[in-house]
Amino acid sequence: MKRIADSTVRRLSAYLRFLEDFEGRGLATISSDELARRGGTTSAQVRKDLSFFGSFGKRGLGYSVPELAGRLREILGLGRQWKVIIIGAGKIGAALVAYRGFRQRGFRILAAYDSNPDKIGKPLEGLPVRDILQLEKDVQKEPPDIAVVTVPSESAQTVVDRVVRAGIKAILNFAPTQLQVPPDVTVKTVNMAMELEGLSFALTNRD
Amino acid sequence: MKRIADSTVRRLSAYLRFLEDFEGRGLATISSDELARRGGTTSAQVRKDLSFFGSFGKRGLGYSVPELAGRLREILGLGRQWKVIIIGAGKIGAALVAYRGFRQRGFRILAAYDSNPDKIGKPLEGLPVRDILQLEKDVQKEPPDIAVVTVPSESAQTVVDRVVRAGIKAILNFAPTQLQVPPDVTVKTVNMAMELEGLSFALTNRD
DNA sequence: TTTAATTTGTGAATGAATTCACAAAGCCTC
DNA sequence: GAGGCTTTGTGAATTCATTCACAAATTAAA
Repeated sequence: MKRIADSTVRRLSAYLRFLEDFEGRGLATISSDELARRGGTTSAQVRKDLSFFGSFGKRGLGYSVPELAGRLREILGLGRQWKVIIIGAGKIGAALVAYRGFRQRGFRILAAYDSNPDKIGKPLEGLPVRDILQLEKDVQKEPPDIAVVTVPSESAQTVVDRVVRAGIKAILNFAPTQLQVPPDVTVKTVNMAMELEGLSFALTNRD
Repeated sequence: MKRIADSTVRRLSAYLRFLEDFEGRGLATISSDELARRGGTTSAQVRKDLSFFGSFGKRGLGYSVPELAGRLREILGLGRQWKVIIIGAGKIGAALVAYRGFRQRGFRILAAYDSNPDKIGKPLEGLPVRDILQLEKDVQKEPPDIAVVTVPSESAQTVVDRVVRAGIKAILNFAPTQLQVPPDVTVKTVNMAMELEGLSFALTNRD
């Protein structure tokens, strides 16, 4: 399959969100133009994005809301459940465990891990917190698909090396660090410092 | 000034992070090649990125670490202090308040706001939590530069309208929603659902 | 002082993503 | 069922971003 750009996948994700909204309101069809207006893009962009995967619309009419939503879920791999572990039982970890969006979209959090003896054993928002030393054994018993890394920058690379060695192929990283991983492992980084500096730049360099 | 791409600004932010690391280790100069290796990019990219703002290097030698760090701070607008408010005193808000990176980079959090009477008045990680109804008056007294929005999706647009009306020009949004704002307001969105779906897509569509 | 070795800064070339523009296809009304 | 109105799907054109490639500067060594 032709390589799909990251930006395209992000937009598909946004389209799905709007479609779910429309689904909830019982609307039957939607045009690329309407979808574009909601997503801050153009109708041509919407149609091009979808065209990489097939043609799902009806000319003159638009797209069936439930059908397109279903197709997007399929494309994005949301038809199944993904198993997630969280490494780092701090404040960010706690916020993530409490975040409803995870479960809603089929991401099931199995456990949190930490190296701090004060944290191990004390549930985080109801989720068991285990010793990071236990990781490999647990992974063998019930392999997670995704590891969310919420440890401080200094330990991020070490933790990631360990996660990769255990065979996990997808990482969501909250440490403001560039991580080194083998090419078959996918990393997405959420970098708050970078977003803030982006705002700082925008505020500083306005016309 | 020529428009600078978002991707460029994000890389500048990354370069600054590496430079600070080098600064801490007392290194005097660095080449574009070294900077590129750290940032997972190419030396030509590094030089092109910097060239939008001037020429800071010495041929044959590289860049002075402290000088380039200073220039980047200047470019990114980090020479000053930015005032930040947080709207939504939930788990994400709490994680942000506790996050050291904010203060380290000159972002001072003034207060948090919420509409829930159970939360108003009870400090969040030491930060005062005020009634959202008080927002306009507070903004007049001490105008914040940036509003961080951590309320649920349903209320995000309403809250943002209010923030915009109060005159704030930069928003960091944690709600998984596309926000409508006037063109002079900059929004950066951190969308965890989108990142997770990106990972789901990557796991689903591998060779 | 010359020569060899680095490394920047930047036009030119390439590659990637977005937008244009229009034929093809479906609906609706008369 | 003809004509008008919509809206898709998609090559072609365009715009934007990255990479190439090399002259110009600088250092270090001989």
